Formats: sequence, structure tokens, C-alpha cells
Amino acid sequence: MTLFAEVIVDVPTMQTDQPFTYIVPESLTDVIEVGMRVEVPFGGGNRHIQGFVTDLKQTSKYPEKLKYIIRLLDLSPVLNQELLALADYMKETTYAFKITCLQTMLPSVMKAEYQKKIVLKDPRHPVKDEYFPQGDEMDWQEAEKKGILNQLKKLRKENIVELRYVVKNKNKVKKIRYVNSQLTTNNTEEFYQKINKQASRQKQLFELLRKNDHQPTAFYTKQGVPSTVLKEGEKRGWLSFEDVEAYRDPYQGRTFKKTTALTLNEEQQQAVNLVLTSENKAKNDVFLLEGITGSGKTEIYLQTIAAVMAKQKTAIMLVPEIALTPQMVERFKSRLGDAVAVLHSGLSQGERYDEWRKIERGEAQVVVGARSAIFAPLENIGVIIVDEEHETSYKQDEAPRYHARDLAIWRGEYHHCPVVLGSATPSLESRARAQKNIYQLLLLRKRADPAANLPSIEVVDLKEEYERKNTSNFSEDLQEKIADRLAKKEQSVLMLNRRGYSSFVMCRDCGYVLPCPNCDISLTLHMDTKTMRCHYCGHEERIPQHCPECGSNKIRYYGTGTQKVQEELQALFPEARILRMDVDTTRRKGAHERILQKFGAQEADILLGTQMIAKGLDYPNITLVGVLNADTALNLPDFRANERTFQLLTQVSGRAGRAEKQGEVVIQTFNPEHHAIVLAQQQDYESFYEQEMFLRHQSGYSPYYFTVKITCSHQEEQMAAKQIFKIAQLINTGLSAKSIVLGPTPSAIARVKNRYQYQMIIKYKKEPALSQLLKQILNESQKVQQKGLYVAIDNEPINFI
DNA sequence: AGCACGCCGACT
DNA sequence: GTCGGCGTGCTC
Repeated sequence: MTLFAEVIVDVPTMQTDQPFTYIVPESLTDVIEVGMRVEVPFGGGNRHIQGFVTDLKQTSKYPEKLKYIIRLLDLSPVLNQELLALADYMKETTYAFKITCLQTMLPSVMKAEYQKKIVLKDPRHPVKDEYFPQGDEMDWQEAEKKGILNQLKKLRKENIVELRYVVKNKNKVKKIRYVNSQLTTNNTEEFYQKINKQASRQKQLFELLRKNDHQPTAFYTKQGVPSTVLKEGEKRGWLSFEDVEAYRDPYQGRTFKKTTALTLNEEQQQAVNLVLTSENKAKNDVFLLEGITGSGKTEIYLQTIAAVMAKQKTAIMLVPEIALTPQMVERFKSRLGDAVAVLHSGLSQGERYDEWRKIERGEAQVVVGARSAIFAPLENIGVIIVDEEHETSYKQDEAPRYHARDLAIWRGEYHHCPVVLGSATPSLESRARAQKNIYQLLLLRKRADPAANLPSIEVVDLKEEYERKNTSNFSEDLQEKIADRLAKKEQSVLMLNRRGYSSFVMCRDCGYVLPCPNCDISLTLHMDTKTMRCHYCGHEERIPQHCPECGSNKIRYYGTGTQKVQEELQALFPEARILRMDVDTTRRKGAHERILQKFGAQEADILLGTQMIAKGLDYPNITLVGVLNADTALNLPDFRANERTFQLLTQVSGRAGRAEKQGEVVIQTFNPEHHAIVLAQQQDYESFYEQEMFLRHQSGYSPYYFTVKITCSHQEEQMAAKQIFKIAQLINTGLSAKSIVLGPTPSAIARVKNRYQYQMIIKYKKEPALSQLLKQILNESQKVQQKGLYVAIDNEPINFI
């Protein structure tokens, strides 16, 4: 009986985005399984590519003659039924190709590389000497370099050489060579006699082997035994070698001091109990854990996971990439032990693959990782936690544009387990769902450390500073407080908000920022066209010379750099030891950690940085936090600008006074009466939530409306524009009257990598046919595709720019 | 994506 | 008359 395999091939295009049927050769019928990677012939020539088996059947619908699977690339499936189903869900919701979804779920080493080779069919053929002096095959690229490609192409037509495609499996398993002693009480004396009296190294090895059996070769060479002597030992029969599979472990050799659970306060205990009760009942509840900074959310996670582990179940814990600091990893490893696998961007490809294998084999019970850790191949999941659930890094900004939070909820449903979304400042979307009882709200109002008080927050109006002719980045208040900390040998953290740098225009006298007349957001400065533009509706106007509000001519581009600020700061406090942390100083691997470590070790008085310092900083001696410019994020042309500002200010304020010493926060702003700033000062998330929801309702944005962004790009501006307007027409005729279409308009960065971008945004409440319409658009734009025209659909975009 | 097929300009 | 340019269409 012939077996057929449905295969998703590694060709990410619309036309090939479907399973292709292949015959399973008889030799593989017993071993092939759904979820394995295979090598298959595809298209003209002898082209071979990688594919994923998604189904096995006894019959084939496809009548033509089918091709055979060449070989299996795996011994066991790399994707189980759950993850294959998750890929379907991803495809539906992100409009990505199936193959892209599948590959995204696996470590990058599992994506095949292709090598094209030219092979001489008969090694005795007379052309061998001329074209194949060594061996009977040659890389295509090598032939190209040598300039003999055309000749070889001719030989191919004459059937003398052929093309061969090699699908290279990059996932290499690391092996360590172990030494097993063959010495026994019976033969030891005999071997000893055989050692040459002068051969001191051999004697040393002999003694070592008697005491230390089964060690890696490195153990012996470290003691001064050369590898040649080890080989000699094998020859003489004292020892044998054994290659043992090993993991590349980034934490190898590190020991983590075991810690025990901290005592929970009533609120924390209540949260743990509710989540575990849900787990016990195998319900797929989603909890929104809303807790002020320092309320001990991590301890709740740890104890919940520990309880789940005790039931022999597994857990996933997602954290934003930036929060995966050594401090955080240490906390998990030391509490939960070796069962913790950690996945983050700092790992090499090999390390990542090994962590994945550990999980896949069931050797890790807990996975802690950034966005992509949601694809951890765990079975029997008991709880999934998404920490800092409001973080935008959970949304991938390239295809497939998935949101890890959504996939976490999907997996929770699949496993009938609770999902915990944690944050001090939940996204409005999540908080709104909690309001509607779709999620269960768990509130933490107290700091876990009873000695720690919430910091006091002061807002400084920079307009007043300017009136007093202080045009520096440091208000008098902030300067005084920094001086005070320096005197008391306490630490300060200063944040320079770089978001939106120079992209908007503001009046230095009154803080007025040019808004869009139609959209309730600020206009973006486009230097290329010297205009102010709205990204939503396409409104365009001249750059103003005078402030429309107060008539001042001090209206200018706003923004400043960390380096400049550091110089200014150093001039103000010549004796201060300043550490700077921004993209420039953290580019090198591990630089981020080193700076934090240095600051933690009190080797600096002031840490000056961009928003990357807002997270994970937990040092007891920080008693002052200064935000130099709270406004920049506020003025981004994005309906989430208020939310981001509030989140950032809350986050960074939480760095101050985490222990007994009282913390102070100074927020410098041109908009002291803006609700995002006032409510951040009052540390009142709930009021912020209500006010912001009101604004979202008025302006018709998430969570009241769903959004989809469509982007067209092409090297020629006209092509991109033409296509987006064509799409806009299709959308406009296909949508109900209740939905709103913004644009099309050129994207904020009108040209990226020499491609012009146009975008439009669809806002809708209920549009059951939209998904189908979008798929059709993708399909058709592919059909009429002029070379190099790309259409991208971003469902629930995070960045509107 | 990448290959074959096919139809037009510059060469032996 | 042929070699090779790249526009089109298809891949189990």
C-alpha cells in the first residue's frame, strides 16, 4: 500500500502556500511521521528543498504522477500536533505563509540551507582534468568564481554533468569525548608493568585513571596529559573513548544557591490560590494580575510554577527580552533548579538549539524566555505566565506578525490551563477584558516589602524653567536632589526619553505641539518634504514658523542625545561617577549586564540612560529617579502614546526606593497637566485606565475598535501608491458602513531601504468578511505582481508609524 | 524562490 | 541563422 505525505515546502510565496503531495518511499513508510522535516524535489531542474510533513494518507487526490520524498531530516517529529495546530491559528490571524509560521516555531538552525553543486556523472570522462581536477563535484558558486559556469552549462546539456541540490541540516549535536578506564583489579598490575620507566606522562595518566574514571578528555589534558598520550593509552588497552551527546549550556559551571519561597502577603496568597484552583479544575481561565511595582509579582509566579511542577506539570514564563537579565535568570534557576530552560537573544544558535532539545525531550519542566519561547515544545502545561503583558516586544514586527500574548492564551485553551498576564500597568486591551469579566482581575495594591514605601513623585514644569532662563536638561529641583544624593552616597537613575527624537515640533514657550485637525494625534515632521504630516489620514501642512497658540517664534524640533546630556551632567557635577547606558554603550555582547553589575556594585553614582533602564533595575541604594523629558513619547503620532508614557513613567518610578530608604522621583515635562503625567505622578493606574478609555472611545481606537494595517512597498513610489489605492478601493467596497478606513498615506519613513512605503489602516468593530477579503487582496496583489511589489498585512499593529 | 519555456535584439 | 536577454507561469 502506497503512503502519501502532505508537505508544506520551504518556498514562502502565495502560490506555493499549500500542501504538496509526495509519495513516501517504501523504505520510509515505517519511520515517517507527521511533524518531521523532509527533503523533497520541487519545481524544475533537480531542485531539492526542505518541507514539513503535515499529514500522511493512504490515498492521493492529486491524479498526476507524484514525486518521491528524498529523505527524512529528522529521526522524530520536531513539531507535535499541538504546535501544528498553533501554526494554523497563526496563519489565520497573521496572514503569513504557513511555512513561515512553521519555521518561526523552531530554532533557526532547523531552517535548511541549500547548496547547489555540479557533479561529473562519469569520473572517467575526458573533461575531468579540465574542470574537476580534484574530486568529481564542485560548488555552483565556485564554478561561477572560476568563470566556467557557461562551459559547465553546456556540458549539462550534453548530459555529462548534472546539478545536485544539497539540503544542509544545520542542527549539529555537540558531543564530548569521555574516557572510560579499562583498568580492573585483575589487569592493573599487568598494565603497570608495561609502562616504560621513562614515560612519566603515561605513568601520570595511569595514576589518574585509577582514581578518576569516566571523565571528559579535557579533564586529563588539564592535568598535563597530552592527547597523544591518551591515544597511546587506548592503544595499550587501559582505556576506551566514548562520545557522549552534550548540551551547550550558557550557564555551565554556574551553581545557583537554592532559595526558598518567601512568605506571601494576603493579596499575593490569594492570587496564587485562585490560579492554582483554576489549574486544579483544568479550566483555561485568563488572569490579569495587576500589581503596583514592587508588589511581588515574580514571587507569585515562582510559587505558582513550583506548585504546578510538584504535580509533574510544566510551565512557560514569558518576559520581555530586556527583562531577561542575569538577576532574573538567577532568581528562577536558584528557586526552581535545573528544570529551568532559558531562551533569549543572547544565546548562540547552538545554545538555543540545545535548550530547545532539552525541552523537547522533556528534560526541562519550566521555560523562561522572550517572545519566541511561547513555542516551547512542552507537554502537559500547567500554567502560562506573561510578565509585563503590556510590553510591545511581545508582538513580532516581521512576518509572522504574531502576538505572544494571544498565542499564550491559545495554548492555555489547548492545555486547559490558566494563563496569567501580569503588569503594573496593563494594556488597555487586557484591562478592558478584565472589566468585562473575560479575564479575572487580581489586584495587588501593596508593596511586598512592608518596609518599602511608594516613592514620592514630583512633576517639574519645564516651561517655568525656561522662563527662569534655565535651558539646561536639568531643572533646579533635580540638580538639588542629585547633589543631595551625591552627598549622601546614594544612587540616582536618570532617564532620557529618546522615543520620538526630533520627529515632532514643539513650542518652547508654551509646549504646544501641532496636532492633526482630523485625528487627535500630533503631526510628524518629514524632513524630506519639509512638511508636517499625519500618518493616519494623510493630512499635510507646512512647518510652522510661529507657535499657532502663543505666537512665539521659539518653535523647534525637539530632541537631544544621551552623550550631550552626559557632558552637561558631568559639567554640573564634576566629582560624580556617571555610567551611560544606551544603544551605543550596550552594543557589545554582555555590555548591558556589565553596566548594571557595575552600578549594582556601587561603582557609579549616577546611571544615565534611555528607556532600557526602566526595567529590571532592583537595587536598594537607588533613592532618586529623574525623567529628563517625559514628553517625547507623549507626542508620538500613535494613539497609544499616552499609554506608553504612563507605562514608562510608572515603570521607571518603580526603580526608586525599593527597600527601606525612601525613594523620590522627579519628572520633567512641558505638559504638567497632561493626564498621563498627572496620573503617573499620583500612581493611579485605575484612573488613567478610565480616562484613556474615554478618549479611545471618542476617537474610535482599540479596545473599542480592531485595527488592521496594510502596507505596500516598491522601489518606485508610483507603483507602491498605485497598488495601495487599488487595495483601498477593494476594501472600501467590501466593508460595512460602520468601519473606518484611514489613508492611504505614505508611511512615516517614506522610504526604507530604497523602497517607498504606503499604508492604510482599517478600524472596525464587526467585520466577519474582512479576513476573507484580506486573503483575497493578498492573493490578487500577488497575481498582478509587478516585480518587487510587496503587500504586508499587520493585524492589530503595535506601531502605526 | 528558482527554474523552464518562450519570444525578441546583437553576434558568428 | 544562433546565443542569450528577461518577461511569464508553474512547482506535488
